[in-house]
Amino acid sequence: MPGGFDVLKERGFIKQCSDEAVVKKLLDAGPVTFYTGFDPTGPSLHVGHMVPLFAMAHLQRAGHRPIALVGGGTACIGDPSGKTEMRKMISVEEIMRNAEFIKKQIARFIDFGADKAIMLNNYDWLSPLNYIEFLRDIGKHFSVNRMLSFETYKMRLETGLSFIEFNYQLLQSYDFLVLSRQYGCFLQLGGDDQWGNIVSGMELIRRVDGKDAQALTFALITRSDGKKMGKTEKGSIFLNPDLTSPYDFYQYWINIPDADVEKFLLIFTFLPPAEVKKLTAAEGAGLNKAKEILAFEITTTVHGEAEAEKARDAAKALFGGGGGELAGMPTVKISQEEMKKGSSAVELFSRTPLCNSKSEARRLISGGGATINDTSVANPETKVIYVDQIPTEKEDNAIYVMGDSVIFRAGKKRYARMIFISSDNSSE
RNA sequence: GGGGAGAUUCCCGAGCGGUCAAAGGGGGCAGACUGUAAAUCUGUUGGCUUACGCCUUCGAAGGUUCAAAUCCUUCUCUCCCCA
Repeated sequence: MPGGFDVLKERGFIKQCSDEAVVKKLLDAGPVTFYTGFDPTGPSLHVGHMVPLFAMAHLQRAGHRPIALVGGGTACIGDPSGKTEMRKMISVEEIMRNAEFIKKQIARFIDFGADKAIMLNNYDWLSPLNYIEFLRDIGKHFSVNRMLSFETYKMRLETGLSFIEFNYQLLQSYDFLVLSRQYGCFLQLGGDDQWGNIVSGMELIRRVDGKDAQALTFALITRSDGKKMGKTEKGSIFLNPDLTSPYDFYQYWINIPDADVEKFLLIFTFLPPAEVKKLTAAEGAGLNKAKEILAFEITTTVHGEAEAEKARDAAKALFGGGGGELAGMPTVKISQEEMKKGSSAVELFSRTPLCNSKSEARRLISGGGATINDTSVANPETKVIYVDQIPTEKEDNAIYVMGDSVIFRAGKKRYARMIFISSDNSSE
């Protein structure tokens, strides 16, 4: 017996629904084909995209069939919903390349085996469209008056909305129509900013085919501290490990505000709600355990268990007082020869990913935030010298290092490892 | 097509021809406090340099001037009002 509506509701996914009773009944009655769209406007999905992905996974587990629609066609237009400015146009080639990356990421959440799910690209049916025909068949069903009344356009009416973006809603509605006809898909899921677009699709289906379709949107996930979800100083947290390392990904979740742990466990993991309750019963520092589970679970889903373990071990090694592996930390290589001569701490820090320039390195050191192997470096004049053994007479302002590698630290949380390569096998 | 406003550093936003690497806010980074939390307070926030200092940056290109983010010309783009 399928279902799934209650799961989504209980876990806090649902924001708006065209008709809760109808959708629940639909999902309870039997396998339902539903769809969610993803815009390939970037080379990777980010944290925000995981909300619909988890929702789709829950529904799939409940026995339904998800369609993951990659918007290769619509991405050429640009969705104005909820945005204040027009996004810059990107080339079709880039969109197609992005689409391929995104497909792989979606596949980590949804099982595409044996007709259990479908992956489509709307470029396939949007690109051959004939303008005149499209206007006659589809465009005539849209009222500009009504479209302008949509909340999604309000913001843009203030700052300007180009005609091309204004058309986005028509294309997305058309997608829904196509999917309803070809795949019997009458339920569309999406972020709450998609509400207007989804509802328009429902209406189009009703007008053209006289059939009922349903809409379900997810609450926009926010952080209690007001920071943008999935954003850090470095930019978005991506699912692509080349853009956001599994270690940084893991750390993002570890550092989440206390108040969000329960919410995130419900949305971004598959742990049963009862267990989530148990985990988050603790207060204060006790919540760190729950955060660790949250981070580990999500990292496992996105990057696989092996990567998650590496990230966790690295974190434990750094913050938990030893016992873990150092893998997963950014690494810089440098020859022992060079190090034996002695190098300035400023120079070395600027070579790691921790600092972008020497000025920045100098600031960091002067500010007291720099550490080499747990030795604080507060003087920008400090030299670092590689030795085979610690000399008895030490130079002033010098730090001696030995062995294979050394850990550089900026502040409390940012680490980099410098590996010393001996000159005779420095072939790399 | 006519008229008006504007383009400044990561973002917003100030900026009498020199004292402007450019106010203020946001954000970021770092320090203190902590639990790898939040809040708060403090410092810092173009690059190179030990430093005097040098270099690049105020939409683009020219010009005036000893001196331009500031003045002039042309260009590009954006927004607003009217048709």
